[in-house]
Amino acid sequence: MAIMQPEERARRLLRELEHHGYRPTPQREAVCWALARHGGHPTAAEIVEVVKQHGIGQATVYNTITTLEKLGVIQSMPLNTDEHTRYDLDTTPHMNFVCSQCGAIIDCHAPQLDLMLAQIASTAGATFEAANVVVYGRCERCKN
Amino acid sequence: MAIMQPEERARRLLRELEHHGYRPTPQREAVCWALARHGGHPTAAEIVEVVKQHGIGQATVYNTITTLEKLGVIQSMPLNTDEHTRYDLDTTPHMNFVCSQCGAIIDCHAPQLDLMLAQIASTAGATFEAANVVVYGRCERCKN
DNA sequence: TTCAACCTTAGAATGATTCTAACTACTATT
DNA sequence: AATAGTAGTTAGAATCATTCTAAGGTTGAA
Repeated sequence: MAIMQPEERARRLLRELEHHGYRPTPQREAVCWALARHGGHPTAAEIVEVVKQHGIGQATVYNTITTLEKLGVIQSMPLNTDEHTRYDLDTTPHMNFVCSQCGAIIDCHAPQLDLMLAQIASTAGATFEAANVVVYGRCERCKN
Repeated sequence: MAIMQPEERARRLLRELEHHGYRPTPQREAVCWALARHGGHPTAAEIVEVVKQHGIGQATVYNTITTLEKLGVIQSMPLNTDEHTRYDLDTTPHMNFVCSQCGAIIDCHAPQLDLMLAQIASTAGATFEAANVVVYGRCERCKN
């Protein structure tokens, strides 16, 4: 999961769709590819922009992204600093660091984090399903 | 900070405004009161609804909320599950638990959490300013 | 009083997302 | 291969939270 090439990511997304009974249409394939190739934390609008060149409409992009999110293979990531919803292809436990100056988003992996969150949830009698951890601060470059 | 009465909360919000050179107008006072009396995690629309009865416009509500957020005395809290941005009057380190079934939002205090997030950020060479931790799961009631 | 800065407001504008309704492409069955 | 039914796609319209605009009101200092 740590270092995954775009092709591998794209295949994984498509496979997950097929596995749940969704047909691997050319449009869906293109959306998965655009998501995987983005590299960072894409917005729906960015994906629309990319696949529009292949004659794919925005409704299809939103449909596909929503489906992928329901399957839990991507995760929506609403931020204070952005008017668009961003998506995270990495659904393993991690923290998203957002630089409050330059806007860069950095994934910080920390396996112990989910354990801790699950523990806090359990003290409230609740179960843990998913987490969205966003930390704001200055990145290494902007610190100075 | 733990148990704060609405009057105390409202006064604190107003005091913060005055302290930063904003005039404590009746409109701003009403918005602060509505925020404090809400008890939970209000949306801008909910506050507009309340203060509308006193002839206060939505622009004023949005202005005041935005100002309070800039001052760091309330915190915006974008969620996956809600079309509105919610606000948290509690800016001390804590986690927001959201029940994926009934939508309830529960504040879970965990002082050690921020420390951990700050540590993770520092391993990436970044500084820690603020955090937004949201955990999704089933609350005590909906677990069964 | 006068002035300038601050505040508030209704209503318009913006813009991301969702909806609609028509069309197309598959799949299974005969 | 024809048919029928379901799933998928699409352009464009609709929605709706939030922001903007422009005009008018309030305050306090000089």
